[in-house]
Amino acid sequence: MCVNQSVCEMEQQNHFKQLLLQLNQQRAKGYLCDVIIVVENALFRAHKNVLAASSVYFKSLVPHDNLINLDTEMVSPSVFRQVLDFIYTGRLSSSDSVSDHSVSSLLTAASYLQLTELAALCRRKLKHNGQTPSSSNKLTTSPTPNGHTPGPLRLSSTPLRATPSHHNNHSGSRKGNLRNQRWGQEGRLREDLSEEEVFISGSRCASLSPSGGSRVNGLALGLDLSKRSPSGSTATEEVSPSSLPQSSSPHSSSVSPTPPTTAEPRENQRQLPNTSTDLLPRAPCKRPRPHREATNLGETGKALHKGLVKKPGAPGHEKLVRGDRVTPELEDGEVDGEENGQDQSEESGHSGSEGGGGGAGGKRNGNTNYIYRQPQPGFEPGVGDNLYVCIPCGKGFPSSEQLNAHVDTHTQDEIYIEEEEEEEEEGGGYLKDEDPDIYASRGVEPGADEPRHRCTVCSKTCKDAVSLREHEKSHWLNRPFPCNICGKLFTQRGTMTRHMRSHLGLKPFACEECGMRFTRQYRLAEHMRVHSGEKPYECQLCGGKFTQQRNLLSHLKMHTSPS
DNA sequence: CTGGGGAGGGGGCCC
DNA sequence: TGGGCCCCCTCCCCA
Repeated sequence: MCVNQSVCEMEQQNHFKQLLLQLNQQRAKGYLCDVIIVVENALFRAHKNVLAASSVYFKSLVPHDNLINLDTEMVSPSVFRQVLDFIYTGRLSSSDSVSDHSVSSLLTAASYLQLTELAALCRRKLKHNGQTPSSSNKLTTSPTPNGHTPGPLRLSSTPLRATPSHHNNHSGSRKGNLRNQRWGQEGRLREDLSEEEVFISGSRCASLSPSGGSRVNGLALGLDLSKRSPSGSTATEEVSPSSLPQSSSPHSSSVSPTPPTTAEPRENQRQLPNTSTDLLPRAPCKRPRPHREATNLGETGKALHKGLVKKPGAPGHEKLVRGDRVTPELEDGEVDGEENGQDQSEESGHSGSEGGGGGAGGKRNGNTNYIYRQPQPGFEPGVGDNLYVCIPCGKGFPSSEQLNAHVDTHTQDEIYIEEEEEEEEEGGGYLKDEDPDIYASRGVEPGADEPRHRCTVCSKTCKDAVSLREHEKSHWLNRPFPCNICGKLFTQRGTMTRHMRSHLGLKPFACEECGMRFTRQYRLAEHMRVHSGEKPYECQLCGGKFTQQRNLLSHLKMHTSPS
């Protein structure tokens, strides 16, 4: 046994410290993170075990949920970041920077999350500062950490189903060297998905009390983005609809509310408190900044975007491509240093992400959030080729980088719908805006004495802005379904919904052979030919056989090309 | 280095 | 509303 008791204790303490340090590092990298906490527009990745060990609230939720939505009136992203830091380090960030107000916010959050230790710490801090915790920690009346006084708690509307971030262990049972390499990369990417915090859709404020089981699925989008894997390869779990928040309002004009469908057991079915447009005008909800990283919820996501890390500040064309990975925006200086130096640095020559797209690259301080605004009657979206629409103001841009450049011009404070509507009513709408991007996107030259009101889609020149808007509506009508996350417009709702799944990293269709997951069943069927060796597509010219028709077509082009 | 093949992923469109 | 298919882009591997 131990001769020197003090040494033994010391070693133990180091062990704990090292363990926590490792966990925190893993959290920073997203490694083995198995739960995502949604706070307003930010996502935080974490480990269920750690959360459960720290919070009674989380303990009650994490066994059932891979996605947990927190009441934005109780905790803001920045506060939750501190909370998470505390959970993983046992320390609060520099006390010098912790104002009474932020301590109060922390206390509110700690109480909400039933983090007794943190709450006690905050109380001591407040007491030390001469404040009475009770006066600053009235959950029902205290301002939200972002400074807004919350209105009455509102339950979100229709619960949603979503494919959970089921665990998708791709590391095993790989067949074939080539596939192994590929999946190996993918596995690495998944690890890299790290960054514990990503912005998601226009998640309006879903206000749920802990007792209400703030469950979220893939995100207050008013969409059922889930699919059921025909393979049923993941654990099936049923959530009682009675435990779910009740619908309170209709949702998006472009997205039909999804009724709570629970008759069918779904894999890790989760219910998401939907949000409602009726909250928009009052609630200080923000639209998430369109980011070039698609959110990847759970392990499913192969990376969708990567522009942020790759080219800070340098926009690139956004296109979701294989190999891209989620690089969530960090908030308030969220340190992702852990990922630096890892091999997670993606090839840099790659051009970016897709509509998810856009934001100014690089790490952000994450405050560039906006009220999410559902397209509504009178909503003036981007048109034609301007597929990237700024949701708050409705301006359309041909590329996500332009959109994000524009988004950056928005004030970082919340933009209230009313204010915006007032602006529009005051005339000119966005054309009156001084944002140069608007001129660029609208074909109006800001410096010109007599701006030309030219449609960016068909180049038609209109006599004035009003005419241009009317004209552009004709284009808009062709793409009435905007993505709530990136603003990209779609011709069909189904296409948009499918697109959303890519943002959320929802890949419900799993290959029973290798565990690879797909966003579409068709892809899975196509993929299965890899395992079966079936090559149904044969070149009539050379007899070459292909597993995919597209590759046959590509092959045929080779035959027919002049060279 | 280059071209071809394999394959993942996204959007459009039809049913 | 979702499935299926087509087309496209892209990446990766390999010869």
